[in-house]
Amino acid sequence: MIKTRSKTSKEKILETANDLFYKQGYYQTGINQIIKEAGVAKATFYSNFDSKEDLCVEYLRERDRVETQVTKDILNGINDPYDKYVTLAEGFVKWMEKSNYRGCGFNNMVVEVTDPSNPIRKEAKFHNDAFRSILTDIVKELKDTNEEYNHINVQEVVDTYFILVEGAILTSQIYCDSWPLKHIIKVVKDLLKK
Amino acid sequence: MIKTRSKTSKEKILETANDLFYKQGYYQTGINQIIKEAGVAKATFYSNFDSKEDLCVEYLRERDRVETQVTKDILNGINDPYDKYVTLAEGFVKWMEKSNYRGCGFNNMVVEVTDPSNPIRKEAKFHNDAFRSILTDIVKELKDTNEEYNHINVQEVVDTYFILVEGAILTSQIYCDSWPLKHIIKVVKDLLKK
DNA sequence: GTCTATACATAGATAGAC
DNA sequence: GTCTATCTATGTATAGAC
Repeated sequence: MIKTRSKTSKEKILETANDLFYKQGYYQTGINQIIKEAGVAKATFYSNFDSKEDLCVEYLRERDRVETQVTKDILNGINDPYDKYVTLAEGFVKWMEKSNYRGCGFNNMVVEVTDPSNPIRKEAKFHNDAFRSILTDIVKELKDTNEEYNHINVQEVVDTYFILVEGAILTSQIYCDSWPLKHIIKVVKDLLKK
Repeated sequence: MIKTRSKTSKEKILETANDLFYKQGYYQTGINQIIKEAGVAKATFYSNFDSKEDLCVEYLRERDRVETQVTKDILNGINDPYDKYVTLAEGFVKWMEKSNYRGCGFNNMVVEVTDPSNPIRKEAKFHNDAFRSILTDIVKELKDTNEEYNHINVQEVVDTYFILVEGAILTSQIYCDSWPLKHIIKVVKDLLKK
């Protein structure tokens, strides 16, 4: 058994923020609750982060790293591009059920933080761009490696697929039900038909 | 010229709430700001509303009445079901541009208010159900009055259309751009093809 | 580096005068 | 009904001891 070093204060704060910001939202989560649940003093928090906003940006960066990496790892384990294309859409069902339909942690920030120039909003854009990039690679590969899909317009399929995912996650959040996520699996498949 | 009575305190509060809750969000808007901008005293606020949450519920009900009525009025001025179907989708472009890409006032509340049993969340569901109902009527009419559309599955078209609209509004909010709203106009048209 | 104590603003809500 | 004044809790952030 490997002896792991104990967590630093910064790590504890980031883990707590990851939990609370996602579950409760940004404005509903105060520094006081974060330090209490992280088990650190307030001054320790401010020695590691400039402000609450700064913590949120770091939280989102870490969340993006994890989510993007997990997604890539899953896709790298699949050979067939069509399988990748479908598996990506299927993944959202379990994820949203598991998270109690709290939706996308990045898009939730977009809604809460109304100023588009806020650094938090830039992180949300960055994450969405990363997802679009992964999706674009899949659709390109699908088109390039299979005659059957040679007719598709990559940009159009990506845009529609992306909007469907965003809409299905949000709709599942509204109704606390996974039917929208299940529904779009069929719809994205149809996007590839002539 | 008709002599209109001056606005009541309640009306002034509701108008201010309508502006601020939508622009700034629920938790970022305090009672103090609302009463200041409405030009009423705090006690006057609490004589008209039980709480901030109560105000929000009334604000959403009024917003639903207006939005739903405006939508119905526009659609009632159109005869052809296909025109209704397309016009409904087209309407979101100007609306979101006009609102500086602040998205849907109801879905924003869903994101902010994390407790699904909160009365605010019920209003958001109600509004979305109203939109789905309008949409369902259009698609049914389209199918029933035109041989060309006899093949469509009403429920499937409605679900997909709905998710596309939700996704496009949210995506326009993320990127502060109307491309998603313009994009789905073509996509919803394609939903009707065999 | 980590702590306690505190500063200062603002939140939602109420009391009591007029 | 409408007002001012105030209550209590909580928000973010900082000072200064250890």
